Amino acid sequence: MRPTKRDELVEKATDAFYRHGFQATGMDRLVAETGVSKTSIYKHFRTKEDLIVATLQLRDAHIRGWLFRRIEELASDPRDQLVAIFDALDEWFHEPGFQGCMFAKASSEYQDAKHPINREASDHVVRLSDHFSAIAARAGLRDPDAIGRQLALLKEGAVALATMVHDRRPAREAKAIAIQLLAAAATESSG
Amino acid sequence: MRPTKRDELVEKATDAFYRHGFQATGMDRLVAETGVSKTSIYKHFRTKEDLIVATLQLRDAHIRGWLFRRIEELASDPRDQLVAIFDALDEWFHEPGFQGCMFAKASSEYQDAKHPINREASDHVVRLSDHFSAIAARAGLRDPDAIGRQLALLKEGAVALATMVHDRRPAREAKAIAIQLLAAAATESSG
DNA sequence: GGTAACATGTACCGATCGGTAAACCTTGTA
DNA sequence: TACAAGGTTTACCGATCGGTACATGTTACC
Repeated sequence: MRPTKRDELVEKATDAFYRHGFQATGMDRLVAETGVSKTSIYKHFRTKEDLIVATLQLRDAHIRGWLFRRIEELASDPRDQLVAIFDALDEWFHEPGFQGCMFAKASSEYQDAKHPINREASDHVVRLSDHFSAIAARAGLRDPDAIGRQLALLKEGAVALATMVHDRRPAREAKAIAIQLLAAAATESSG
Repeated sequence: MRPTKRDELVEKATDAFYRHGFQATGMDRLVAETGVSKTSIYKHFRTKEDLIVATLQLRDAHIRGWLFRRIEELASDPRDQLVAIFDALDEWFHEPGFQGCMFAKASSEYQDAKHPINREASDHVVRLSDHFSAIAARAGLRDPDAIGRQLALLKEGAVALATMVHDRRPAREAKAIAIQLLAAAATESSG
């Protein structure tokens, strides 16, 4: 009934993969870092790739849960919540272990569009984008679908730049762009 | 005097790394795809990582050369050239072998900021951003440094999204955002 | 106390990893 | 014709890769 070992494994594996990368983390290292024996790991997951998929699903739930909760804490008005995405992003960038977007890395390491790991990354971005679109619709903005995708683009760009250049500024710069974007979308909808 | 084997090796290796990834491309595969014997490869490069750095330097020169030439072909006015970045991006996305930004992938696979491969990725983005800033300054826009970084953010976001979701739309969406951004920067500078 | 479920450590598998040794072949040039 | 430069093939190195076999605890429940 209670989760224990398997969930503990996936949690710690998520950490290890995020810190060191997927291919760079061998099964022996995974055993060392999770404290779970290789035999047990392969009792829960048929292959390393299956385990990676599980870690991405966990990460997806965690990140989306955190982000969506956080922007609701930071603002009550839907339009302000869309701006708050980038305040939350800034907070994330300043967390000690920040190393970029795990899904972008997963997509980089497993490039084949048909690969389950690549799909997981794709799904994550779509879910983010859709959620932004839903908030944009609630805010009464024009073309909320496009707004959602553009905000996802800004988010992904900020993360990519911050990761590559090892600099936190992109969060604030993306926020500035987002404010202009939302202002324009509001003008069009009311004009 | 003439380039021959070594340059041919780096060119073909760039292709192989771009298509399959860095860690996923072993030296044996590299021998098969470049047609250069392993002995020769190691006569030119001490390690695989040295070879990767060389491929990134070649790719950096190629991509920047192509992009900067293309936006000058597409527009003469500096401000229009900044918009044309995203038309060029759209063209790139539609090329048959498009697989995303090689530097983002490199940064993903070699996360350590001190690693030469990671530095190469970082340098590439900075060079792009600086060039955009220079054009923005020529266009008489306010705070050209920030504009350059924001355009780089849009570019990186568009590429990341297009790669992850396997969809070319982000180029046009980034272009729409860029137009708004430049309009605002022009207004501020003339107002 | 028996037993089934689940965990463990150890030892191992063939394949592949990045990298090297050595002997041979093909050039251009003095 | 000699020779050095730069290329090649073949074979190999120890280490690590993802994954398995097997025998040994530990725990909960009837």
